[in-house]
Amino acid sequence: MTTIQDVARHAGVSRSTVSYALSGKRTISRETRERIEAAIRELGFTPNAGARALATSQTLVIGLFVHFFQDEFSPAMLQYVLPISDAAREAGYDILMVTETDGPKALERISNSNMVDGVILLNVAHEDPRLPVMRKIHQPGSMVGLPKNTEGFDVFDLDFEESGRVLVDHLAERGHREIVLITPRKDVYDRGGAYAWRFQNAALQRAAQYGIRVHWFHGETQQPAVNQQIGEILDAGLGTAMIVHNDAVIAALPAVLHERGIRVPDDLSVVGIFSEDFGRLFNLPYTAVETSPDKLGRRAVQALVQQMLDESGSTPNRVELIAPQIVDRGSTK
Amino acid sequence: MTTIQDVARHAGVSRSTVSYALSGKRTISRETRERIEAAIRELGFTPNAGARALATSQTLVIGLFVHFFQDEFSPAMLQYVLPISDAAREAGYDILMVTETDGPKALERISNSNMVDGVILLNVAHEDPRLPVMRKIHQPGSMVGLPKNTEGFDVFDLDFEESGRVLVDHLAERGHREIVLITPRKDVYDRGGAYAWRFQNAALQRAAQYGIRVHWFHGETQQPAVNQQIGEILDAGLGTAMIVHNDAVIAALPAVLHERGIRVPDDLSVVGIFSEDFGRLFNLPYTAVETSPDKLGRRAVQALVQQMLDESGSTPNRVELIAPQIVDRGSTK
DNA sequence: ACTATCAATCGAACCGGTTCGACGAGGAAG
DNA sequence: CTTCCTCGTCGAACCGGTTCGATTGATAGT
Repeated sequence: MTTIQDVARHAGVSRSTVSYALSGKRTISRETRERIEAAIRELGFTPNAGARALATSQTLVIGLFVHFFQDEFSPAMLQYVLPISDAAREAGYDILMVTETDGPKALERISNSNMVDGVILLNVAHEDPRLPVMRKIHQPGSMVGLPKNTEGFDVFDLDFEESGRVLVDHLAERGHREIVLITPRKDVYDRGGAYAWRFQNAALQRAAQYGIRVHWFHGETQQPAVNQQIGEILDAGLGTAMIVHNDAVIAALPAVLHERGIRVPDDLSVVGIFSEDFGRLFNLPYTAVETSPDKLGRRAVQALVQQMLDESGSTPNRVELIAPQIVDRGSTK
Repeated sequence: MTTIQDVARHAGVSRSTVSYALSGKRTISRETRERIEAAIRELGFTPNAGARALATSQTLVIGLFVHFFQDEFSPAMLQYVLPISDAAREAGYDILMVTETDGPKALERISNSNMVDGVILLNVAHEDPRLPVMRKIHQPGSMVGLPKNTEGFDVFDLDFEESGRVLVDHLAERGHREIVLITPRKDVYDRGGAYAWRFQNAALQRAAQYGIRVHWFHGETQQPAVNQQIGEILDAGLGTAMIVHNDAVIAALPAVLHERGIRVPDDLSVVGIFSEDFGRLFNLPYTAVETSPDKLGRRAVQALVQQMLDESGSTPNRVELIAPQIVDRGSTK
């Protein structure tokens, strides 16, 4: 490994001069700078990250804490991770991805050992056990998913309440008076996935305002239970439209509908809530609220970077609930 | 931040004593050790990763280099990443996940700055541009995906040639004499995804031995092209069985078959090659070769860890092609 | 009683960067 | 011709760990 010392010797200057030439924090004569640059090129020097981190207390690494639940539909997660990774790199940061089951412990370990400059939490629950730890550590953080207490963090999420209302509005406008609502599994609620009941409550409330009758089910997440459940619900013939807030259910829906010869939107109107990528992956022909995981991920990174650069030490508290946008794929009438 | 110095002061010993108490590399009296442990607990000390890395030239971080191609079916990738992350943690390592488009440059940057102790490459192509860099850097590496020249690396992959043969055998045994073969897109071949033509060549050759007639197509990867292509192929009525080596096609297959009223296996036998998770995700009822991404990922980590612990400096060259296993889901007759 | 051995600890050097203060040379101002 | 800056550079200290002698006191061996 070539060190800054090697470069210095080769260019006939001191270590500090090389350092200043690199950082530009002091003026260096054109002549020496060129000599140093030549030496660097010739020797192939790259600063040692550990040494630099030690000296500057900066690692240029962001910790990304992801928690995969077995009862959750996994492919969705990657839609957040990739844009985050890309955005981070654009800002000059690398990503340390942590998937440990014991999130709080992992967070504490990584933070205390100073491996990262900042932290992004994905899939944050209403009372997320990682949040108390977040409050103790000294690195800034931002998150995707709206917790109960957002104090001190930058939080990004889809506005699930508005999403619920928008979808109900969409159906109400088209004259539907009796509908089916399929939400995430009970486990998600118990675990505190707030997006589940935020969406659901808002939808139910708005439906009540319209006087729309709602048949509400917790959707399954594993086959073959999913198909069976959908089949039963369809056979019961409850209402003229369906709102699906459940990845596994919506992904399985086309097959079940087809099997039963139910045409969309002629026999049944269907709306959902999923990302464009997700829709493309499963070839879903349903009008839906776009969940914009890429946008959320990127904004989380932006906010974090801003915090990391900010020296004022002011605790941030930006809560950004992005407005739902309906993508009309013609599955309602 | 509490440093080792703070701990030492608090326990009334020198820094080195604390260090030895922690590492156990020298004998420390029970009494002082307990005093030190108490101090650590009280002050909440965690060693600074940068400082430790500087002193020991060890980061306890593994670089995971993933390349996402837009023409590849993305959810598959996560199946590798998660097991790798888990296995790494079990061995005491964290994961720096790098998704940069310019893989070689990123690899060089991360390696030269000494941010990682070792490197895992995913989705390695036949002539992968990252390999020349891998040969220059001083960290050990292992990979998933079989390149042309494996010298100096530990390589893990499914035995795609045997997989191709096994599937053809499976159909031949059942008396099929004319079959359809759907492989990855042309781009995958051009890019050097060797698994594509390794599978295909072996399958074609084996089929020729049996005197089986094969109609071979490059499958599409984006909707709606996928469905249309499948439809056309089915309408042409070529053969009594189908071998699908294409994630997008196999995922879309149930819907298209159903639409056309083609029953499996009564009207058509279908076999594929995908992981159990993938099959569950898309609810695929097809007999298939299991691709075992979790096993491959874990073995890559194991091999890498072994290399990192090995001080002998011997260049490894383990090439492990895991034997394909057919999971019979009853889609052939 | 005298030396060899060993357990327990300390001080100093080192890893590879960054940064602060100092210093000499040259130019401008008085 | 001083005096004072500014520019360009250097040396030393520092970041927070690890590790290599060296030292001390106690124990064992003869």
